[in-house]
Amino acid sequence: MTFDLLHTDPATDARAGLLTTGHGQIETPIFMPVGTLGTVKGVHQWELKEQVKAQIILGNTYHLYLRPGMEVMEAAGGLHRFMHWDGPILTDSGGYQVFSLAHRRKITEAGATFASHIDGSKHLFSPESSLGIQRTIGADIVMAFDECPPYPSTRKYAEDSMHLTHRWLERCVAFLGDSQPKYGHEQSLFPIVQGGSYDDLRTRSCEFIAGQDQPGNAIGGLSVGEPIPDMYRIAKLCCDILPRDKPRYLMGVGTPANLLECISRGVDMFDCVLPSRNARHGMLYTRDGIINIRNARWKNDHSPIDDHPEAAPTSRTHTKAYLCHLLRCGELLAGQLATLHNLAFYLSLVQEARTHILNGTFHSWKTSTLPGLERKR
RNA sequence: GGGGGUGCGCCACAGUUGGAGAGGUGGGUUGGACUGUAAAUCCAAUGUUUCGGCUGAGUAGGUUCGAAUCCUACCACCCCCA
Repeated sequence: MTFDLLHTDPATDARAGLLTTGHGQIETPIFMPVGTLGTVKGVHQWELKEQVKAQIILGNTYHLYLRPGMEVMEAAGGLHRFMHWDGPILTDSGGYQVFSLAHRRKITEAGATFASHIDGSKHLFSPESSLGIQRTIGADIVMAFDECPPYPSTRKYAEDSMHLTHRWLERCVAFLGDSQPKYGHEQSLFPIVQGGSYDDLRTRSCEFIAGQDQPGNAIGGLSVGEPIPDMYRIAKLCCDILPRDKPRYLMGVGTPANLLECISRGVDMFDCVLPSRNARHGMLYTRDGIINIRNARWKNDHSPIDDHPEAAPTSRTHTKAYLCHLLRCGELLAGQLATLHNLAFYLSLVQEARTHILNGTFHSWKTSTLPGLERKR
C-alpha cells in the first residue's frame, strides 16, 4: 500500500492524498461506509459504487467470524468475492466489540473471551486470532486488535489498557510477519492509538504506534461518549505526532461537522455507523441541516428529499412525503432510500472538502459550511 | 322472529370469584435518542386540569358500605337457528 500526500492546506492541517491498495485507489480525506456483516445495511454493492460513490467499505472480524464463519469465508475466496465488492475493504479487528459488548467478555493478557451474542458460546479473540481471521476475510487494510476503553476511564485503567493494546500490537505485527495473505493481494496493518482522554498517555501511545512503522495509523477510543471538544483536542494531539507521510484514520467518527473539524486537524480517513443507522431511523443529513423525515411536517411535502446536484439520484427523484410515508409504514425501501441519501451526502461532503484542500480554499469553505450542517430542520 | 355472546379511553385485544384504574399488551399518533453496528432499534408522551384535582368502563335505572364486575330495561355490534 502506498500513500501519496498531494497537498496540505496552508490555513489548517487538512490534507489531500491518494491511497493505493490492491483493490484500487482511495482519495483522501475519505469516509468509509460500515458494512459489518458483509453488507452495508440496506444498500446494494452496485448502489454503493454508482450512487454513494464509496471508495472503500468496512467489515467486522468479530461478526463475520461468528456468521458465516471462516470456513464459509475461505471457501468463498474471501470477503471481496463473497459479497461481490471489488473495491478496497478494511476490517475492524473486534476491538470495538471489546467496548460495545463489554458485559459479555473478559479481558486477559491472552486476549478477550466473548460469550457470543448469538448463542452464548465462548470465543477467544487474541491478536493472533483476530489477524488470522482478517487474513481469511482478506481485507486490504487490517486493524490491530486493541482494547477500546470506555469513557470515562480512570487514568490507571486508561494507562494499563494502553499498555495492553501496545503489547497486543507487537503480537499483531509478529503474527502478520509470520503469515501470508491468502488471496494474492497485499494486506496492510493499521495500529491503533489509545490512552483515553489523557493527553500524556495519548502522546506516549502515538509515539509507540508511530515507532511500529506500519503503512497507516489509527486513532481509537474516541466517539465513545466523551465531550466533543475532547474528541477534537485528542484528534489534533494525535495528528501532530503521527507521521505526515502515512494516512491517519479516526475510528468511529462521526457527524458531518465532526468530519470537517477533524479533517482540518489532519485526519484522512473516517468510518461511522451514524449515516447508515440514523438513516434507517429516519434522520437525514443535508447541507442545510438535519431532517427527521418521520416528523409530521414532512407528511405532505412533495419537494425532493435533496435537490443538491451531488445528492443521491434517488434523493433528487423521490420526495420527502414519499420517504416519510415509507418510513411510517415500515417499508424496506425507506431504509434503502434514506441510507443511500446519507452515505451519498457523506461521500460528497468529503469529496468537496478534498477539492477545497487542493484548491487552497478549505478553511473558508469549512467556516461557511459548518453552521448549516448541524441545524435542525 | 327465537337463542347466545360482547360492550372502557385514538384503534384492537386481554383481564375481572363485588374492594375503582385515567391500568395492561399490541398498534396508531406526537416527539426524542443513536458516533471502529447485539440497533429496519430503543425511549418518552398520548381524557381533562388553575397540577390541588376533576370526569371516566355503551345508555338509563336498581341492589350494595362499596359496581367495570351482580340485577332490569334499552341501544349497538357479533355468532347460531328460522
